[in-house]
Amino acid sequence: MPDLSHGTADDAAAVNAIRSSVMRLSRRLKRQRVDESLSPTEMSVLGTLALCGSATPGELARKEHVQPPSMTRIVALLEAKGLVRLEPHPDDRRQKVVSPTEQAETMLEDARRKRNAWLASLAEGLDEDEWAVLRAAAPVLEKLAHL
Amino acid sequence: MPDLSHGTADDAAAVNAIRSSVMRLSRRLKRQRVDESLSPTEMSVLGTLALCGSATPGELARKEHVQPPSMTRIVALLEAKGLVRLEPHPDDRRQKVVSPTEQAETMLEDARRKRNAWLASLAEGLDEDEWAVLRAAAPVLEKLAHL
DNA sequence: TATTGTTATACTCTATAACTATA
DNA sequence: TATAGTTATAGAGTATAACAATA
Repeated sequence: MPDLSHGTADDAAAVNAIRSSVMRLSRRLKRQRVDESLSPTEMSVLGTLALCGSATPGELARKEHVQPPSMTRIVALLEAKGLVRLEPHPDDRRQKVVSPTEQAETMLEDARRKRNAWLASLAEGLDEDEWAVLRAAAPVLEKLAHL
Repeated sequence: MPDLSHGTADDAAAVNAIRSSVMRLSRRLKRQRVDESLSPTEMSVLGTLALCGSATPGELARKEHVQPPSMTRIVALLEAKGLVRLEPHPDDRRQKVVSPTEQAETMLEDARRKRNAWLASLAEGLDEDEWAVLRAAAPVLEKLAHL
């Protein structure tokens, strides 16, 4: 009886809800910045670099689903803030290598604390079961965003 | 042993993943428009109107987490596209009532079909269990976006 | 000739501040 | 005096197109 294939009415409703929720949340996230001087994409790039260690601008652009010129600007802003270091690529002189600075580590740690505060304020509106669902969905959303 | 209160390391990691996924997905959603001439917020407003039947610009602004002047512009664009009708408020001559047209209904139906196609293409990268998690999370995300 | 990254430019979306009309 | 909506303006973030350097 339960139709588990994709493309059911349930799936369509879920996609609809996810799309509109993502847009609304993204608008609020843009304003509720953990660091007033850092845009969400800049934060996301730092998060990516914290995981990868380092990457080229082109790799970052692909990972963040942003066009190369946009990443050029983002990397330049991060460098100006002392959060990122640019070095020449060892094998290819066209490319560059972007790495996070220690200041970025510190900042990310601080950002995590502030996010927890934001989380706590939102948590008042969700019960335990709902949070359990969200915790389980977080990695899937992450995978979806990377597909 | 399991700490079920908010503010645990698990919660922080989940919030982190949700935040960055939401931002990445929102960027992609902005481009992968179901209707080329409609922004994500315009789509969201039409979805809201389809549920509520009608609303004032102020109500819509609050629901979409957008400032009143932004909603003025959005409503004007939707009206220009014939997707929304504006009428005077019966009790208060300062307010207006925004309602969706039949054309909006048709458009939303068409949009749903296109979203299903996008869903199907993404579905190839997720397994059944992951989709089940997302389906369960969709209403919670929706609630979160409205808090 | 193809690819990486940059520069120059324009566009979309949203916000803030100031204003009008009504309550 | 307070509220709903609008107008005018500015800003943030991203894209596209054209270009430079290197492969």
